[in-house]
Amino acid sequence: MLGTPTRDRQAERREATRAEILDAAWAIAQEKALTDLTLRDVAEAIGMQAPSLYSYFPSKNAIYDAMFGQAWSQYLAVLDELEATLPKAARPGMKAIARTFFDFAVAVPARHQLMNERVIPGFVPSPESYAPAVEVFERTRSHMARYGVTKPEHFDLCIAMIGGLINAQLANDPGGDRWARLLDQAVDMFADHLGIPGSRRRTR
Amino acid sequence: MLGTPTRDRQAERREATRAEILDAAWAIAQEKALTDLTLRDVAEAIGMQAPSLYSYFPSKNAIYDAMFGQAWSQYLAVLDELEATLPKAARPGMKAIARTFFDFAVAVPARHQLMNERVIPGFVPSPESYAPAVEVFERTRSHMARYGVTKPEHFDLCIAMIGGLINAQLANDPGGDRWARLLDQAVDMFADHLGIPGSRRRTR
DNA sequence: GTCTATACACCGATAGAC
DNA sequence: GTCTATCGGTGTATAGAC
Repeated sequence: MLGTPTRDRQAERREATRAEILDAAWAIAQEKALTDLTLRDVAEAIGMQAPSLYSYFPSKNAIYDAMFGQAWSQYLAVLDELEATLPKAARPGMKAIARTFFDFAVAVPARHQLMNERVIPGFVPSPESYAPAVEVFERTRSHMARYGVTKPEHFDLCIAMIGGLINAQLANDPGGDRWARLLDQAVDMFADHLGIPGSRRRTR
Repeated sequence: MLGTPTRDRQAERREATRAEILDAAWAIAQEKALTDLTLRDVAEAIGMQAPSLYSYFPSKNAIYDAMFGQAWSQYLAVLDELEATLPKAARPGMKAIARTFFDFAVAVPARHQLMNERVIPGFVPSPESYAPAVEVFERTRSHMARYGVTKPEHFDLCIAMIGGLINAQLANDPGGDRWARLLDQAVDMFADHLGIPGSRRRTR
């Protein structure tokens, strides 16, 4: 009887190549643009022919899908770090969450496009790749609830507002800080609206 | 000496065909998607071969460019109508402006993508097509200034917030009103933040 | 000037040899 | 698993009919 190997070397090799493909795709997406990614470019970057990629991903959108999952998992890791030092007070906490998400988005525009915008024609994320996005959403929502944002429509308003600031920053002042500077003010405006304590204006 | 014709029938014919092309392009963009527009589809819709379009537009992006100009000119006309009945009071006026822009954007998603998002890879609007967008921006800014939004950063915050609501509505609840319902509240929140009178909350 | 016919370079994707 | 060859589709260029 043949022994069962404790490590599947073939699967490891395969996974390593998949990672190599995704790394190359990220590099090209950042230096050109997310939508300008071509399979031929990705293949050339890792010394392959384009059709060979189909041994690892069933389509180009499957590569985008894996990148989508990676991106939200990356942010999940950032969120882990943040939670270790998250302020207990409402306003500092809300500002930290908003700033962290804003900075993550603006740091890599191509990644933000993939995560939050619908720029790739036929692309719809798979349930597996969408899972980390759902977890980010749920954890962020529960933090905000702890800070006093309990109504769903207030949470909706908050994420729409922060998303709007990110889009404005990337679209109208890429590389600058014209909307980044407004982030704390926006959070205070929102907290004032909900009657969340901590504003200088209210305590005077 | 030959008489100079008062009408240039050839130029009129040419302009009519250009309009026909753009109308077909809008129809296809709305029923499929803005990025799924192909020259062959547009040409077929008006009984032409694809290369024939190049007699009227130098490139596909030039068609997008003309559509971009049309879209902002359309909104300029909507703004004209609105200004005829624009409330003098700050909060009703701000809400009317926000609601008008919101509804215009949500009514035709493909148009909103072209006007306000960067979904077409190489497309950058020409100065001529951008002109009506600038006029919309300036007129809106001056109305808001009259209502008490005098600082540039406050105007920036306001348009980012409304843009965020539009994007959230189109991305997460197309055809619904989950974010549309929050628009008046968002404007009040913003007006409260600036100390603009008119809120029930403040007068109590 | 207007339109057709043809062709080119590029894309994602597939078939099949090795 | 990786290659070559190729397919159908895209935007676009050009030659030439009318």
